[in-house]
Amino acid sequence: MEEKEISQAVIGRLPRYFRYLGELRDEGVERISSQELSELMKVTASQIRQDFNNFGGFGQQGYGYNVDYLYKEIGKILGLDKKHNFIIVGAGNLGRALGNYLNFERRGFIFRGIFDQNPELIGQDVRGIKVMPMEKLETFVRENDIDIAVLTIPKTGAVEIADRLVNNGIRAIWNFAHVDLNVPDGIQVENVHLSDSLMKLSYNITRYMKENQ
Amino acid sequence: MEEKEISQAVIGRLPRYFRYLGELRDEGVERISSQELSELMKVTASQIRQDFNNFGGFGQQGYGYNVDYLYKEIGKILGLDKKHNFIIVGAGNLGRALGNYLNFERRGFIFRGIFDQNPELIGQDVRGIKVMPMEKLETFVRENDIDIAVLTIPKTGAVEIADRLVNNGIRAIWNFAHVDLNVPDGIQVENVHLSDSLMKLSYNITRYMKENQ
DNA sequence: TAGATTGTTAATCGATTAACAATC
DNA sequence: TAGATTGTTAATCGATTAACAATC
Repeated sequence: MEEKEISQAVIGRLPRYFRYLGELRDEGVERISSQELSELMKVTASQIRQDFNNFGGFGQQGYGYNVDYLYKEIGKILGLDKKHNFIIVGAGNLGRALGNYLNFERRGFIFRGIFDQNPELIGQDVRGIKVMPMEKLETFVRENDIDIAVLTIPKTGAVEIADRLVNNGIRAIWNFAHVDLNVPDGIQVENVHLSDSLMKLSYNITRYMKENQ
Repeated sequence: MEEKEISQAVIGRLPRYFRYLGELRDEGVERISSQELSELMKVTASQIRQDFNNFGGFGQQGYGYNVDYLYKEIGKILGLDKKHNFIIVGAGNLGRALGNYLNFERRGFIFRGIFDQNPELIGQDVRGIKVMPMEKLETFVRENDIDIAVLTIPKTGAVEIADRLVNNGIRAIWNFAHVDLNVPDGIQVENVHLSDSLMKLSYNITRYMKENQ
């Protein structure tokens, strides 16, 4: 029952709309036009209307959009009205930092477990949850209705761990390992390649210096 | 002296090419054709050739591309042949995790300082560097030839800190704060909005479930 | 009703892919 | 020289922007 496919370009903009609308709502703003929102967000009003209309009409001619309603609708589209249990694989600095990050909870992402192979880390506490050994991974994923695995391990182990997770019913992988994962259709992967991001920054610094030397 | 502008779509792919070429090089592969690389990376050969030709011809008809040469050239394009001093503003979990991440050093990004306003964190050690108080920020940036500031503070303080950094000669901000910064032309900003990324994942899980219920 | 602003179609722009002549 | 594969032009595709009729 394929709905008309929404492009990832559009999806990628939804969280930003969601954030702006949330802030407007907190400020008590009731309604906003695509024109006003476009000035605030520095995108075209046309794009805003096109984006929203991918999901049906949220606005009203002559009025604009109701901020609170639109905020909630986008939240639903993003699936933020549902709870998602997640685990972290890799209890190094980054893994522990993500485990301690409380804002995910607010959006329905619930931290359920954290794993590492390093005996020194096992048993350590991350926000009330003890680091578990890798051997427990499969059982834990199956028995605790885990949707999302956050991979914060070195790239050498990542491909094998991803397979083990997929085989035990994970739905999605948030991949911080610096390697491309190859997963079956229907398993969602979102890559956060921090060093790639830093290299882009480096390119733009370099380019700017060249153009203005 | 404006060179013909390269689109950010192309720039965004360069780090991935760089990674694959580095791995090929480490495996001792000497030459590769756009066709072979396209199969490996799952992009079209046409795109690969177009991308590289934005920067001039790195290949040779009938031969392909020399892996080591291409790797180094892309490294240069990305500015990885130069050193960039960076500081971290915000010594929370994420800030400390990034400070401890050694791989940045390999690419020429040198960790020089870390700052926080929390008195309990000041003086703590992050990879040999003591957390400094915010008051020292301006002087430190000016006196230590700092190119890049990594912002790992809550969004409330981020805009003000960005201004202070810009006023003291920073070139680029790697922004992990969940807010859009408004900086003058010529200051590079690369956003890493982790919760946006997680929301995209959430959307894709939800969509897949709907399509296959 | 008149004014405002959406929803949506049409036009434009840019990015990707295909094709092939140039050349190693 | 013949074969391979690039560099580059042309064709296609998709995303963004503009325009305007529909409608609140």
